[in-house]
Amino acid sequence: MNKDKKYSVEVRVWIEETEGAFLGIGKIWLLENIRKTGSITNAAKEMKMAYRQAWQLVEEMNQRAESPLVAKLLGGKGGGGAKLTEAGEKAIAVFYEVEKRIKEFAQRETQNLKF
Amino acid sequence: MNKDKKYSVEVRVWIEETEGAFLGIGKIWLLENIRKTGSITNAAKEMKMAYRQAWQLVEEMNQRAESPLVAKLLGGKGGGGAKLTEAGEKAIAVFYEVEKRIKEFAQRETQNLKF
DNA sequence: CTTCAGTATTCATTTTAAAACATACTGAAT
DNA sequence: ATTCAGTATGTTTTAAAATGAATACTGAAG
Repeated sequence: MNKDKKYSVEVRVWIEETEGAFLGIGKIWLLENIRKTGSITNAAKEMKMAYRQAWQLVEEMNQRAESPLVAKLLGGKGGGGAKLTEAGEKAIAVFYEVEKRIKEFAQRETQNLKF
Repeated sequence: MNKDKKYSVEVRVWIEETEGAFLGIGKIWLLENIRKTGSITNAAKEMKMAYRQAWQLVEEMNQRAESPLVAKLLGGKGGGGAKLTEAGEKAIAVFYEVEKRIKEFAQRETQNLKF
């Protein structure tokens, strides 16, 4: 009698700060790519994202975190670069932990949805 | 020593179906406004949304639910209208229940975030 | 058999966000 | 003092999405 379609709950998690959205999965991916490549430029390329956009995201994160998540090196050998700070590393870990807990709960609590 | 900014976790919940996103808070608001006004036209006005957009959302919901969430009356007294089906009423209730449980969990599990 | 308000559908326009482009700045190394 | 690759920033293009305008369709009621 039922069409028996499958429905599932999806959840998007992000961190909010007084001025609005502060840290979601997109910025986390950017942080991870900065860690991997050592620069905003290469992280952006990796993600097929415009450098300008990536740079702005980093700027925003750094200003709104209590302490910067990304340390930028200006000029010098190789033109400079960027690396994660201790706070940046921690942010990635905390975000994934929070996200994991919430998503697991969401799956566990919502079986057999019907619409 | 800390700047003591306040951070909170935000969660967005939606229902996914085989072909992608099926039902989120936006469509739920639309359903509620259809219930309130008795037509897609007036629901759209209420939400300052284009009729075209509202109509498409209803169409999508109806096709992808196992049974339609909105019953449309074509022509006749007053030109017709739209009202929620039993399934539509149920969808609103189920969605809010699921959303509430997940959001409460998210708040409960994430105190004292630092970035 | 005309009226009427809402549904159904197409097409042109506007708005918006993202990407692309361009250009200057930085500082270690040579 | 020139090179070099990445950071920093403004301006222009492009593309996507939402809106608005226009038109036909529907059927109960008078």
